[in-house]
Formats: sequence, structure tokens, C-alpha cells
Amino acid sequence: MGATKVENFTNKHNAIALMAKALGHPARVAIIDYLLKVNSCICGDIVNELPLAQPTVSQHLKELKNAGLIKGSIEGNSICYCIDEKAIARLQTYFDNISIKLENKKQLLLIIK
Amino acid sequence: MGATKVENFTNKHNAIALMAKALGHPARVAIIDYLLKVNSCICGDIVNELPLAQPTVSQHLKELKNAGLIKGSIEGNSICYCIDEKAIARLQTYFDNISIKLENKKQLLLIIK
DNA sequence: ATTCTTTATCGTAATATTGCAATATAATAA
DNA sequence: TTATTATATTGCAATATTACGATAAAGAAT
Repeated sequence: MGATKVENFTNKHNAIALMAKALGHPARVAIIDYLLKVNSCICGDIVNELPLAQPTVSQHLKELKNAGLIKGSIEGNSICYCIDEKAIARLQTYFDNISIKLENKKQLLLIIK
Repeated sequence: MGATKVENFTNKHNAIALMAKALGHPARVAIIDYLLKVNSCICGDIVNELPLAQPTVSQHLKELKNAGLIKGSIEGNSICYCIDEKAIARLQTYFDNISIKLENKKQLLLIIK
């Protein structure tokens, strides 16, 4: 017990959960925010920006990368990180669809009444 | 150590992380999906729908409620749960803004080149 | 009043996450 | 070659999460 029963849920639900989980920590939201501001940067820049030690930032970057939210490219002896638009687009579509469905339901209820 | 240093991050980042974290488990994504389909339901319906025991479902509902993603209203001896549109709208806006900013950056780069 | 139904809470075990010091790795600079 | 720089990994302690059986709480039905 204790571990999530991933195999009991759909791929879609697991995929959304994986991305959402990656954004489930303020440091990682802050990293995304920073990357959005500077377009791309190296790990050290984020270490200077956040109140966390280098290994901790490296770990958060690893999780964001693992969830597909960012991608890194080797640039000399450092690694250049940037947001992966595809993951953001997927999350955007997910929440857009929920909003649309909720709005449709609301309109239907108004018509019925 | 071990606990998230919530006090070191902005309210905005903490707020997004709180909602994202709530969706960071496939069971909770599945609950939102189900609520979207049936509009509103009671805990027992979700217990029948998911491969999880009643206390586990109750706990997941508590977390979704705590993050503001769902709301419950007492209905006789059961509790009627539904999606809280405000939280969804906030997340939708968050991802829309990221997408817009990424798109703007892309356009700018095209102009410069 | 007693039973049934529905949900929440408690207690607990298993596992995951967070954070960092120390260290490893790998490319660059001297 | 030997620093130096930039990241990643390891190891570990503190804490959080996940899951569920047992049980409590509270309204509904008999």
C-alpha cells in the first residue's frame, strides 16, 4: 500500500495526472514562470532565482523534464532548458474542454427551465 | 527537511501548485472526468466507478475540495459533489496565458530573423 | 428505538517526495 | 595536465501521500 495504483486508471487520466503532478509544487511552477520570462536558461540561473540548493533545483528540473513540460539541450558544458509547448498545449486543451462542457451544461439547464 | 518550503514562494505559484497537485493523481482526474459526465453525484457513485475503497475515495474527494476543484452540498444523508467552475477557470486562464506568451515569443523570433 | 445507508475519520503500513551535503561527471579554461 | 565551471547523482533524514480496515457520525427508513 501507499503507491498509486496507476495500472487501474486510463492512459488519458494517467497522462494528465503526470503533467499536473509535475506542476504540483510551487518551485516547479516558479521554474515554468521563469522560463516563460527568459525563454530559455541554464540550471544555474534557476538556482540563483530560487531559494533552493543546486541539487534540489536539478531534481525539480528532472521531474519537469520527465513529465514532458520542459526539454533540455546540451550547450557546451551547460544545459539549456526551455518549455515544451506540446505539453502546455495538451493541458490547455484539457482545461478548455472542461470549461466548454461545463458551459454547455449550464446553457442546457437554462433552456430546460 | 522533506516538507515543501511554501513560505518561500509567491501566493500565485502556491495557488497554481495547490490546484495542480490536486489533479496530480489519476484517481482524482478520473473523479473530475466522472463529475463532468454526470454533472453531480454522491461519494458512493464514485466508489462504484473507481477501483478504490470508500475511505480512499473519500480522502481524494477531500483533497479535491480542499484545492477548490469541487464543492459538496449536503443532500439528506449523502453529499452531492460537483465541479467548482471557478478553479477550472483559473487553471484554464493560467494555461491560456502560457500558450499566448509562448506564441508571442515565437512570432517575435520569426520577425527578427 | 432500531436498523440501514452514506460519508468521514482514525490508525497504520507501504511508498513517495522534498531538500541538501557530499560527491561524481563532463565539458571548458588555464 | 590541472583547475574551473555546470549539472547530475548518491545517500540520507524529515515529511507527505496513498490505500484500506475498522469505526464513528448522522440522517433516513422501518
